[in-house]
Amino acid sequence: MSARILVIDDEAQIRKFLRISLGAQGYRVAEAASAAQGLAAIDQAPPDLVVLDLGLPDRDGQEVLSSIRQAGFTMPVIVLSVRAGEMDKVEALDRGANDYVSKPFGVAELMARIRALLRPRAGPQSPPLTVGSVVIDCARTVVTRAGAEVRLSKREWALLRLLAGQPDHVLTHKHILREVWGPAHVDDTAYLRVYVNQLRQKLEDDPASPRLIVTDPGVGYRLKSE
Amino acid sequence: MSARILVIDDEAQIRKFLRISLGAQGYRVAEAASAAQGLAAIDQAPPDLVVLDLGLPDRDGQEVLSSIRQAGFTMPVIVLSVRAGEMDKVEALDRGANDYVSKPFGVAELMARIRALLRPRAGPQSPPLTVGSVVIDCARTVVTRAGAEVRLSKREWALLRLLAGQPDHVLTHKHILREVWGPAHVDDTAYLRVYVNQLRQKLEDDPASPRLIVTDPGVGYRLKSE
DNA sequence: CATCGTCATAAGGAATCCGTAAAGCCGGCG
DNA sequence: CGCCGGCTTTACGGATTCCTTATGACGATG
Repeated sequence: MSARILVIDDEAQIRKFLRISLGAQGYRVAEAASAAQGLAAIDQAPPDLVVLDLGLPDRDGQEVLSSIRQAGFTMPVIVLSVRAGEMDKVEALDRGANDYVSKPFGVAELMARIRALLRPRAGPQSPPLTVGSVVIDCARTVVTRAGAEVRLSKREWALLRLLAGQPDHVLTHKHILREVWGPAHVDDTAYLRVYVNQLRQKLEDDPASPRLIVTDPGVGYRLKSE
Repeated sequence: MSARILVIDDEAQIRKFLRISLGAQGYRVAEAASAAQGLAAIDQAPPDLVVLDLGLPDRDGQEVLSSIRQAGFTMPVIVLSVRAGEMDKVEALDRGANDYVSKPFGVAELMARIRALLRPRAGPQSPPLTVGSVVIDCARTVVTRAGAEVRLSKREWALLRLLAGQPDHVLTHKHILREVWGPAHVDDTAYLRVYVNQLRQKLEDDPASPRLIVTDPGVGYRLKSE
């Protein structure tokens, strides 16, 4: 699934420009015209990367950055700004930004920096995740339990891979549904219940008291790494 | 333990400059004056981060970068270069560089970018708050007490997160109620008593004499950081 | 000592959420 | 055509959570 990128900028022109440029690269783009809108968007549907303009009308961009990090979000943030002063850069980076690009910027460079940040940090081949007796190998699309291979359907695999992508992190119902079933089914929690149950039947030692895939009532599910 | 940084640059002046600047920040610095030396140093003792100048005498810096990645190393690499052209930046970033800084550069900015890259991706700005034997990890939405995970309901978590957001700070009843239950319930202090009590039962060693969540009579509650 | 207000704690019912089984639907394949 | 596996959908019992109320402890005050 392609990465979701949120652009927070009050200038409609730049938003349009980025929407087109990013869209052409296959990214899914969300937009926000103000700090409030941006924070709300992140809360409601956390993107994989944020492009944040510092010159927002309703709130200081640096504060927005801090808010994002204090809320516990860890996705990469690229700061855009007309200000090229060193102090601004240092402040933003120390507040949790992952990169700082001064306007005017070259599209190609920005795209390259986004690719760099989206590039899996773990390395070329992500090591298989082992939890108890089950081994999840995302690179080879294989799951084994106690050495024996477990057959998973397409949907089951998509769900498990998503959960395994962020071990110990809670993934909300909406987030999972959007990523696995598409934006049209963010409210069909019935799917989730059924498929989580199927995975548990196949992977858990005691499906009735899950140790692998645990549920956060009213929030979502998460895959425990130990 | 402080991070180890390898500087690959043929200009002795710049190496000295970086050695002093980085050393002053507490990093351990290794140096290499050529591509061959640099690759050997990485092979022999992989550093936590590499600062790579592109203008090396014996080999093209871009090739060096590719060599590092092809050898399977995943540590962050910051590329330094006198060339500020967009194409150079894009090429370096796409070859696996994590950042690109043009010469001449500001020390403060470079240091900030190094900090940003060395910052653990998992918890950028929110080190889990530990109080006594309980650990509050806002980033992962997990609370542990004496190592064991504590199950919290949605409301319980919302309340605890709010309190943990400003440790040692008194939050008034109204403020808490507005944030957790919404503006319509700013006077339902009964909710608060019940849920504070539930948190205490789950987190305090002796719920009857709270050391974690203390009450300011007539004002509100506050979470002690120690 | 009586009174009042604030707080801690327990307990119950209502509403919500979750797990599970089962049935219908569809497309692929022999 | 008939079988089969996977996807969707429905249904219901049970578990969890939330809200609400009741009771008693404690301290301050007069």
